[in-house]
Amino acid sequence: MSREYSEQEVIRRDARAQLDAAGFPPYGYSWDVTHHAASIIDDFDETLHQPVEGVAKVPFRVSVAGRVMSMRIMGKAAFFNLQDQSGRIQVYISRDDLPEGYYNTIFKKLVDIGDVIGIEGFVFKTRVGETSVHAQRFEILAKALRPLPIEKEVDGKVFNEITDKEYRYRQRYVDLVVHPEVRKTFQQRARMITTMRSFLDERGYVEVETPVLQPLYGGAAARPFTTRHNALDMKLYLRIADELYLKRLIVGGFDGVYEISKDFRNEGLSRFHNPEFTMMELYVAYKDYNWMMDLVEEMVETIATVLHGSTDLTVGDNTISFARPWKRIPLFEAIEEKTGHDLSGLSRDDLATVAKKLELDIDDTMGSGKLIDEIFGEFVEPHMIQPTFITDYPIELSPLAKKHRTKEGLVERFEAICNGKALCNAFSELNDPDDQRSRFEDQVGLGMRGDAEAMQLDEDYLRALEYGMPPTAGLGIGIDRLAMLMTNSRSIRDVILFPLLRPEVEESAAETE
RNA sequence: GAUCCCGUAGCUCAGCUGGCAGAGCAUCUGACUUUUAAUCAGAGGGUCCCUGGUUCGAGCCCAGGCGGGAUCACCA
Repeated sequence: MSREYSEQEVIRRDARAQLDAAGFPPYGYSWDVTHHAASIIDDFDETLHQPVEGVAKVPFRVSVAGRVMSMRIMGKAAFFNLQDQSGRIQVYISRDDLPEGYYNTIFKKLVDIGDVIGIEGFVFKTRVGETSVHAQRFEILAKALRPLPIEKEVDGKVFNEITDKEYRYRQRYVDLVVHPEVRKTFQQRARMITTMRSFLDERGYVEVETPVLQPLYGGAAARPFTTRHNALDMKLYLRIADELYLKRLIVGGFDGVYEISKDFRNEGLSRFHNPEFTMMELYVAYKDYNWMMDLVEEMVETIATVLHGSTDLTVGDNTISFARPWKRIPLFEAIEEKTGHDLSGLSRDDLATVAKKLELDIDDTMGSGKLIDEIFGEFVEPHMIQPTFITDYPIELSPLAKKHRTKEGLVERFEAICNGKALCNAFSELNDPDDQRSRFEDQVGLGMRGDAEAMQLDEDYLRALEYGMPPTAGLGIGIDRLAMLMTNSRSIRDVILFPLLRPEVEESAAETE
């Protein structure tokens, strides 16, 4: 289906045709890049490289490639800015340094802002002192047929900046070209994951891959996506967590395994939720949740230091210190601190009374675990800015966690809360298969009563536990949430390159509806 | 899902009480060999999100719809 081109697109398509006609390829095959913008600026030494009357003591010859970001044509010479992955460098190009016709008929007429070009020349400093490349040869590597919304910055004021969030998320390629800080966010995200991976590898934990397509889903309270395998004529779920497969590997004799992968939960979208998100899960044999708290602290502190050279980060309006040790406080104590109510040992009805007193919206279907969770989520979690371990959760909320060794009705579980949001979830793993079976049965009961997020009973997982799983500490950490903290991003969509959006409506399709 | 806000040129936005559709950047033509928001002179560019209504007349008022954003609520 053909589309009507805008005026600027018509002009650019015509320019491409003229390049073809002139035997000047609009799409090159390769370009030998010797330097990047940032390194040229760093390495330029005026005493050696600056030409005097056209001759430098040591010529600084470079070959660069990138996108044309601005253009200042002044008759027989021109300046433009070239952007590559490292930054921007100014290029000077003049008629007399190029073969006959290249400047006037090719460069001046047929090269546009947005084109990807290769430049070969030598480095010099202009009268006003800007390090620049004096071009002696150029090729067009990719002609841009659409105009780029490139912004201009003057005295800190920005013109033409793309502010339409939808545009930025849908056409992330454009967002990345025009917003260098977006590229930086994703470079930092990559570095964060690399740091985490080496942190875990150094300790001897093995990175593994477990199924995304699962006949049964489990390991978290969430609604799954469903799909179908044709040849086996079999209903499959996209995983909501890696947990149950990873613990099977602990049974199998791995002492430490981890996986960094996408999980999928069929839930609403928000500033903190994307239906597919990245999770790191780690399981270490012979350890418990106290040990795991030490590891989380050390890992996150390491990441902050590697990324920012400091354990203290600015996140929104707050300065957050990831320096060890983090505060550790049992769930009930944290609630009592904020609300004045000690919930320990309260019956379901007493909890409901407290919740009503605190003016929470509750209903009769909520069990005691859910009520405690509501009170915590409303009065405690949003106010915890500095990283804090909340420990010892009610057993109803944690069907895969081991009973607390001393506290009745609780499990050995913790969450790290930071900037008002849970960052990770961890526990001493339940390894008694009979206890696990009865917890699964409770979940199935919840599911029959209409809880769409209840877990399924996984017989094969129970079979694995029956062979004996060593005591194990388990951890799940939301990579996107951590990336938001580490890059000071307000929305999860700012740390996911291509967040899920409603399908784009075609202009023509919209008309026929 | 609920509430609030938004939709005008390629981009950012203005458009009064309802009275000829505007600016900057970008684009095009011309001048200009160290500019940097280059400068100077000129030009073109619009389904004002869609549908309907009120009106002599709608970008503006009304109704419905579509799309987006922000806030709120649950799992990370």
